[in-house]
Amino acid sequence: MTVKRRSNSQDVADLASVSQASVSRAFTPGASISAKTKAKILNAAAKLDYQPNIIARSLSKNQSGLVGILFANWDHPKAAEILKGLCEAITEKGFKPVVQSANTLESVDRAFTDFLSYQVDGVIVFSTSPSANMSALCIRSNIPIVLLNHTAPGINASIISIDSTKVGRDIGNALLERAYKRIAIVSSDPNSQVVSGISDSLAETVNQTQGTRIISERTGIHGYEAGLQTIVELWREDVKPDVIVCTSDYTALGILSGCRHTLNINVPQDLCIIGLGDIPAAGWTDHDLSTVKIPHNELVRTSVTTLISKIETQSMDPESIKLEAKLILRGTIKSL
Amino acid sequence: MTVKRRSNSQDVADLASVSQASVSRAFTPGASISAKTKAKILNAAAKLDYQPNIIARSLSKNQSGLVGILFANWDHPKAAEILKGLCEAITEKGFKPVVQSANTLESVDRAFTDFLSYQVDGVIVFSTSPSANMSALCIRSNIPIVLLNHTAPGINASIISIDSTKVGRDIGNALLERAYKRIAIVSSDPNSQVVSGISDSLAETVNQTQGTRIISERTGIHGYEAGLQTIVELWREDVKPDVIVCTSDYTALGILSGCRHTLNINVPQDLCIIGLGDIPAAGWTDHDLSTVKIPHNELVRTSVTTLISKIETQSMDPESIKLEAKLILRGTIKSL
DNA sequence: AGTAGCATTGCAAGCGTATGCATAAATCCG
DNA sequence: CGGATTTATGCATACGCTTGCAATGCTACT
Repeated sequence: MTVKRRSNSQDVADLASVSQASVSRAFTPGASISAKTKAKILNAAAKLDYQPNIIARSLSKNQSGLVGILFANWDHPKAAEILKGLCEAITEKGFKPVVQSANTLESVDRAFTDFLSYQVDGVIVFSTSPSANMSALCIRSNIPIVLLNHTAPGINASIISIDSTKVGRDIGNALLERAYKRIAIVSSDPNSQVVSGISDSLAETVNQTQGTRIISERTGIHGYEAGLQTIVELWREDVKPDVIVCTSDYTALGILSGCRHTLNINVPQDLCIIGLGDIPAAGWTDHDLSTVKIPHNELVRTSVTTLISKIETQSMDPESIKLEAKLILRGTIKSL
Repeated sequence: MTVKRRSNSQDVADLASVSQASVSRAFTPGASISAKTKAKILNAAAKLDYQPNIIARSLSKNQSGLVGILFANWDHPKAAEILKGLCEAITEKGFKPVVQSANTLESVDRAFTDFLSYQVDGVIVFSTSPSANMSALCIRSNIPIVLLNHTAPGINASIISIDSTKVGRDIGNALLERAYKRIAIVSSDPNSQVVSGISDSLAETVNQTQGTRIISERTGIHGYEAGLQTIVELWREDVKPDVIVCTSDYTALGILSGCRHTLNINVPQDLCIIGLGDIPAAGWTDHDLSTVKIPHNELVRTSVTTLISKIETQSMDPESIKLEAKLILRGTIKSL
């Protein structure tokens, strides 16, 4: 059988005995067309299974309606939720998300050139950043970029993230109130600006009080197993921490498990554990982990809103928006 | 400042003093062009930040290079991993994934019409199915569809899923060997063909042995909390199960937690618990849950490979591919 | 009725690329 | 070296849609 050609606006025009231009207008909201012809056209279109060809529309309108999502951190506990939120918010605004996975630096750059080829109208980047010359290329091409949960100095892009300074301060104050003294920080990505924001402001907060200090910082620790191992190692040290601030809930749960089942450490009396993210398992009664709730939904919606408004206003000025993340105190910290 | 127009092939042609057609050929692998002019053109293109406009290419080649991903089950424990796999495999094949989220039946249909508008070359559907007339429309439009992890009778699409019959048989045999008698089945989606495949073949297997049977089936149970509640309810019944087969690991973990912390049920002596999915937490020593490992990676790769080959061969015949899922016996079932 | 004003329609020229066909250039072979 | 092939290039058109402009039809008002 010969391949059936998709019907186009001319076919519909012929069937409805109008011009092709009118068909186009029938499918353009707000275009100048009488109700009668519009009905006639829609009718004919239905008969032919006609759908406007958005590719062709993009070509003549010079905007594709595509938004690139560059997604790096698939291991993020809320990766699916975040991506879902992004896709839905983008769709809701009348755009379509094109998703690209990127791990290495060079794959990030390739992703960007691909996005350019596909004429995306904007790009949302989750947990990585484009190289400076890629971002410059986008700016030159008038494609706005929004970085989600990741700051990148020197990149001309809008940034949506949590207020890590406040998180650090809140944690610091909670620890001071409870007279914890020796803080260890366990983090995964050493370059994350969010993490360093927290630890800097935590340090600043506790340093105002005699006797309380950060005694060690470990980076590159990632996941449950690594957490388990880390607590074992930390407990071999001469000076043991009485607080572990951990920038991932999974890792924190590994640490907690090590405390309870392997090392018999009394949490929260002898050791306070604070995670980051508030994954569901953190709230389970088995674990009852103190953590920081990150407003992912708001982060996601804000980044999409910001991007779309930049697309629509053709504005290229980078904005920086910080949203509040709330400290949740559960069983792994002493009660007051 | 006036908006800078993206440079096009004509600009490059002018700069390189060749025809626009040659520029096009320079960017078409295997096209008839001499090495010298090609170099000249690539050089000029670099100067102008030129990237071929794929939208325009799509228009003239009548294929977009876009693959639609219709993603319904974002709560799936491996949602992120699956989506990542899909996106990467699709990208690797030289296509781009357009992701659409869909919950309701009508949003599935809308997603499909959107895909048609965007001229996608094929569609992968995760955990839901298009309505029959949507699928018919795709067939008429020559757009192949692959359903991942979801069968749909009456839909003219290829289906990639696990061999649920074998899973049911394996579970049944494992239970018979250990002389468990009273099986309860707890599942989430009552319409899932995978689930019913498992439970049917499980029933068939155990029914061959006197005294072993399925004593109850509960559907619509979803997640940790629901699991906790379900075990409490089941334990109020007169006839209590000594096996719970649960089609989600999260739910199974909720049940397990209820057994250990609330009801003091002796697992696996008095109750065997089997989950589905083998999420990381299932393997944690805290839980040590018996479960079924689903070969997500293979499922994903197979579905992409299948789809792309259908796109490239313009073939519309539906295929059905079943992959093996392995039963993993851990601490929640008696050892032999 | 005549005409100004507005709503509707059609015409035709793009948007950026691919490609069949014709022509020009290069290569090969005797 | 000349003609026969092969290879490279250019020309022109098509892909399906939008949109400025001009032409037409309609309404209302004097």
